[in-house]
Amino acid sequence: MTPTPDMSPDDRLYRMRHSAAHIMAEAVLAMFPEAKFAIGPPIENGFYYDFQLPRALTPEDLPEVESRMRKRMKSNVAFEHSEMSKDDALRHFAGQPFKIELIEGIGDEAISIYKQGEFIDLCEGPHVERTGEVPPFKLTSVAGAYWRGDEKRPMLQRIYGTMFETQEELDDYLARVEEAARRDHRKLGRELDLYMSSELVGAGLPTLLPKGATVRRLLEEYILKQEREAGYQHVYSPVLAKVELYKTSGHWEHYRDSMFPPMKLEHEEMVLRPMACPHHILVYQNSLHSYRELPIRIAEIITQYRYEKSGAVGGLSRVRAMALNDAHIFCTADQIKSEFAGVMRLVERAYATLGITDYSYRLSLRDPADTEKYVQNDEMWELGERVLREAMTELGLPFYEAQGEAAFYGPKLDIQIRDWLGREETLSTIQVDFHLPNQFDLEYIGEDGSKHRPVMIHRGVISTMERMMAYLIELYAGAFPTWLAPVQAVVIPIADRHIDYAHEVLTNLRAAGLRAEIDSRSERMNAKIRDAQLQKIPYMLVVGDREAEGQAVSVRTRAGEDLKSMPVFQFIDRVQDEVATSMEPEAAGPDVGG
RNA sequence: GCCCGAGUGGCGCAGUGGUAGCGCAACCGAUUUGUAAUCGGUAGGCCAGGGGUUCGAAUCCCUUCUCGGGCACCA
Repeated sequence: MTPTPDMSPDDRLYRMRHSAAHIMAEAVLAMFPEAKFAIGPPIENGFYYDFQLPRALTPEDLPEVESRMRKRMKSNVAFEHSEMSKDDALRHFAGQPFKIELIEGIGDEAISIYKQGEFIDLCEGPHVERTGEVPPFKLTSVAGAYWRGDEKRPMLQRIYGTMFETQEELDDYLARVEEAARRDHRKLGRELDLYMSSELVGAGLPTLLPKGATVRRLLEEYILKQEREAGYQHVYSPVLAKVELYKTSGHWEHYRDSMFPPMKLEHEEMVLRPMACPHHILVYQNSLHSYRELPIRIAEIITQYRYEKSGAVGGLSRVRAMALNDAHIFCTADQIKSEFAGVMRLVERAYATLGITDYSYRLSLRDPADTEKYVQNDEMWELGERVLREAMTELGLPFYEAQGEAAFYGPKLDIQIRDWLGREETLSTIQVDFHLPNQFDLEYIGEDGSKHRPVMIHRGVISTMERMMAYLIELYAGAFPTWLAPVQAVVIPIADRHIDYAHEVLTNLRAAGLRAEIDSRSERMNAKIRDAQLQKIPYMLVVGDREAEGQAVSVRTRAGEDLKSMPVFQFIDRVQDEVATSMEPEAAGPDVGG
């Protein structure tokens, strides 16, 4: 959660949420006189406050905090703003080490404080006039959070609350939270038999079941075709390599902690690859290249292994074994922008096909102060950032910048999506890299007959198959569009005497390439329809005496629509048309040229 | 990794010191049905794993693993 960038302190809602945080602090102080206070800002959808308390808070504590807050609001006391000198402030907040640290971080100017009733807090404000002006709210959770966001500093206890101007908005938000839970890919993954996990395999290592595997294969087939058309060449490289490979690339130095530890063999050490860039570099180096061959685009669905921290893994969106739709473009400096545009076209088209419409572009830059995380070469960084900025500007695409989000070897353009609760995640990424070509002494023979260094573009369009699947499951609430649905149609014989005909239909559907199943259980048709609905199968084909007679099927969609009876071949045509149409969508989103 | 919470048949849950239960799913049988749940029966659990306290532990304590919410991390 980040402080709301889209809300300024002038906003009434900002002031109300901020005021609620103060009232919460006052309530917590009443419950724990020894409480130490950190900070309590307004955030998207609500507010929080961080405390250090003599005991751990549990969810059972929230009702009491909440009722004390309501009491304070009822008393409707004023928020009074005043200032005190730094010395007075240090004296007043003695015993509040976090406040003291904050005060010491402020210059020598007067310290701004706010007072409601007897409770005084260090604060720049602004607040609402009186505690009674604070609208409907609800405390949602207790959590741990590091002081100043630094894992080396103490962990504090945080209480989150949500607040909106009206009860209706609050209810809407809470309904949205519930909807998010219904769409949760972990829940749907189980209900729709998409994937499983096992304690015996381990955390972050899901197994795709047949239906999930079908979705993944369809995504792979789709993107591989798009890449072939865009001039990519596909390779297969191994998941294991000697540690030396990653020492050469620099990954060992910068990302060893995120790699599974090496396997010691007799005379060497092998590691599971955390990414495939070095392998693709070796492919490039396998032969000598002329400038005439560039750009060379090496692509692969690579399985890679990252030792994600135990607290980070979950479902399909953050895993330790992942299949990345990866590619590395080796090109001349002059070709960077046109290659960048080509990748953007690929991304825009893929998103249109996948139905992803809510995304934004983030230019991810290094944090120049962090000399550990990023390779040191100012010139290289500036060049990379300039190229990306210019490329985006020339394409006319809006973007925002984020410091400290770059790859260790270069800046990147990330495509950010939001989940149902507005939490941001990176799907696609395009990275300009001047570093790895140096590490491996990459070269091509230029027009002048001498050696030149190519530039690398790293890019992922579908992202990892796992993360994309997690996102799509939630986007569609499990009801995949027909082209992606693991089962596109289920044939439902009404009585046992229709089973033979149902099999005949099934055979025809499968021969036409449709993914179809039959439900020949001794259940009533109603029950079979219900189960197909719950499995979110796009089409239900009811067959009884009437259909068997006329080589037909009665088509029901999962939307509940009755398409009436039609010949089997007509249904097949219909589905094939639908699939073809969704695979070639009208270009959506910004026009990126070409 | 850190803080908090949680792990009970495939799934959803009840059981808080005294013989492990319910619903759905599964399986078997009956039923043969026209657009969101037919009826009956059967089977299935070392209560996540290990250790401890106790006459006795699903229940209390320790520990490991896994899951959830946050934080930190995310090439």
